[in-house]
Amino acid sequence: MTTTHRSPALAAISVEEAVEALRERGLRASAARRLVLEALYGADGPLSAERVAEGLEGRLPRSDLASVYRNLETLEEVGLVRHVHLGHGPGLYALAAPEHEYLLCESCHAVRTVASEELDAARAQVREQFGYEARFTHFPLVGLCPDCISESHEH
Amino acid sequence: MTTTHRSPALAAISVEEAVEALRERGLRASAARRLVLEALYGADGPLSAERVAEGLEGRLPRSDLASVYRNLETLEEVGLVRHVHLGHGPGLYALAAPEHEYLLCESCHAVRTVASEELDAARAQVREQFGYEARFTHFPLVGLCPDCISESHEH
DNA sequence: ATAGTTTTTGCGACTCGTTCGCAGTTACGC
DNA sequence: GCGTAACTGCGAACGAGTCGCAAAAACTAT
Repeated sequence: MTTTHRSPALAAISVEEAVEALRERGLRASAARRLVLEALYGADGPLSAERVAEGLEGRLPRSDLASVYRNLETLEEVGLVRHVHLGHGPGLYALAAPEHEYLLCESCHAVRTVASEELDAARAQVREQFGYEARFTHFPLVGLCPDCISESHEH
Repeated sequence: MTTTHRSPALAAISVEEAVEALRERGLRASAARRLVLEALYGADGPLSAERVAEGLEGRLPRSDLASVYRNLETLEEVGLVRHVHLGHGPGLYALAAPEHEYLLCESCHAVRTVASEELDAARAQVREQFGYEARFTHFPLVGLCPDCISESHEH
């Protein structure tokens, strides 16, 4: 088991650390709960509740969809999980750490995942102008990606 | 009938101009369609399909919800209407002209409506850094509004 | 190990926002 | 006015998510 010494909010943590965080809150480490965690640990991007319930196409045992939703909610309350709404379609869930922000292309629906610092310049601009502290973790920054811009230019 | 010499995409147009645009496409100006247009013309902000169907709380005749959705879709295809997803909750519809962009507070759900130019500096920053052309018309720029920032600071 | 307590599960039924199918109606072109 | 699209209004269905509830599993104290 790999141990990180950075804060759970910033760095990836292990499944066992996650279970520990649950126990501290009086929550139980049920099989279904662990499955949700394992799915999120094993995924290389945000997952829908449905894909988790289906066990990532057979790579894990399947589980009940309503329970998956409940567990995702619980894990989110504990701060282990986050969800993002990438345009239409179901909400997508990922480990809260490390924290990512998202850019979504309105035209081709491509998603670019970036570290928070990369957006700090844009954030500063918005903050200065509007007083808003922009966050693209729960809803992405939406626009046209480079590919779709050039496509629309060549017409 | 008032004629504008600016593009419909930029300036507000009248109901009769809207009907004209429909006719040019072989579409009909049915009573239900006109009602949708009138609701949007009379509103001071984006409306849900449901409020349109209910005739803005009695100010207009009520109409069938499915038809309202179909008409909003048609009007959007013609370019007269736009919809925006302000966080959770139903989609909200407004006249496409004049074009607005939106800032949404993730905490108190307040919505700030701004003219596109106001966002050009932020857009330029994002464009330079990521090549994305950010647009906050269909999905808002999400973050914490000034009020919620100070509230979270005083703790 | 075991009983007791409390959380969690799995199921189905339900909500909300939205779309679809389809028979009947209405708008426009002649 | 008459024919032929387009459009309406209805109800049923949809996808995403939530809720109620009895049965099962996880931790606790013994």
